Amino acid sequence: MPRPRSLTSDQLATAALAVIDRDGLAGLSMRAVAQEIGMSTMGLYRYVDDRGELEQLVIDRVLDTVDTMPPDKGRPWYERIEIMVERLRHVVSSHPWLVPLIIAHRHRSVAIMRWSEPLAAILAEAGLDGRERVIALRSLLAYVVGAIQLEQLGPLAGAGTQVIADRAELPYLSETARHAHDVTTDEEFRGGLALLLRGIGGSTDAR
Amino acid sequence: MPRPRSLTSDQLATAALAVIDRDGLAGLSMRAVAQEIGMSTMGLYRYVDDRGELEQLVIDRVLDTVDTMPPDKGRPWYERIEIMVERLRHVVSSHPWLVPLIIAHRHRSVAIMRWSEPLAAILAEAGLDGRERVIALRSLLAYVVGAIQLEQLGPLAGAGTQVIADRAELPYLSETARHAHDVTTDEEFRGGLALLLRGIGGSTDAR
DNA sequence: CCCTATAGGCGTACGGCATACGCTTACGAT
DNA sequence: ATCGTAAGCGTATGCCGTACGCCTATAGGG
Repeated sequence: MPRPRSLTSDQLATAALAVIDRDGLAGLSMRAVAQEIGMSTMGLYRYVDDRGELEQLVIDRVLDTVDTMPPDKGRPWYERIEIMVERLRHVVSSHPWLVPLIIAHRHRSVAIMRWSEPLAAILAEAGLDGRERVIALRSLLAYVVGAIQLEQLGPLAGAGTQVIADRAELPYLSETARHAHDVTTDEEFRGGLALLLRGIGGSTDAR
Repeated sequence: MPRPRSLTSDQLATAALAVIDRDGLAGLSMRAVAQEIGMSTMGLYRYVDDRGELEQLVIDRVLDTVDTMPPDKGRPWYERIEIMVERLRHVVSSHPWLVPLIIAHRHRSVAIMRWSEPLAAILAEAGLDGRERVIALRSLLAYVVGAIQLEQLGPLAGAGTQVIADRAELPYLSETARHAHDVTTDEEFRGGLALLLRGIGGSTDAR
């Protein structure tokens, strides 16, 4: 019988995401989001307990757009894992500002679990036992999380790499850096993933 | 001829680190650090341009304690890489609060470059060409960065994993989670690293 | 059609933050 | 003894999240 809500959680998340995409993570504040949807600052607190909950809303909203359909079973297991991983990377990379937010709230996100489910299934099919599966799954997650951040923070082809290339007192590192411009962002990401998958494959093929 | 400074940068970094270790990252503020060293807040600005520079000071101070001596050349290349990686993990894990800080400022740290130098050398010795070396180095960095965060944020043996294990609608994932308590933090980290190293080894051995 | 209980939405205020600016003061060189 | 320089500090500004209390729109019951 009381007054009905005039907003959905989704509208709230959308507004907050709009603020982030426009002004960056530093621009995200309760005041900014309130202004975005034309409500008073304190009005938001009828929908969320605190800023953290608003952030959680945003990352759930984004991660929910990741396709969690198991890939075609005709493909080999490692290709299927690559497909799953690329789907996540694609969604996250389209909102670079909120990478730190996703990292911080990842473990409370149901969406990331739904994404992990087919991954666990594929690893099981590949013949990994329970313990191997735990380790493989966590390493994949670790690699994805780390690689996305590296990519976001300092692209391999960027200025930072050039600085390294010019450091004479670090001969091996700078020599390596000089090869970096040959490697695109996609090649880097897929290359590293391929290394990890080859390692995981060793657990099954070598038996 | 003017009045001399009464503080070194190192004292400043030490004070800030003490604040973080005591009160967490949230407790780090210019006011708190000023109080820690018995100076006024604005006095700090004679030493750093802004808060970010203070943070950089702290992480450099910590990362400088990582041993960058190349490991004994008698050991196989993959063991030497593991030694280098474990050294970094050990230092970072002893200051868990500042993991996010290290992530954010990592690319501006000279210490991390000095740590990468022997890594690049070992990979070269292992027979990887320039392009392979770029990818291997970046994947190792990605894995380390990601794994340390995962470890810090939600230990495999923790409550979060139990929650997953109880989710009936995610059969494969929860079945996998039920094996997690068998895997210690060290086993998890080394296991994932071993997978990656095996993949890297495939670039050289298989030739 | 009106009444009323309920929850929605808002304004104000507080304590904390980083930091710009300008003053005072200690000090080394002369 | 004096003086130029930079050290260190006090104040003030404009952000931030959010606690608290008020007013009011609304749906259901009469």
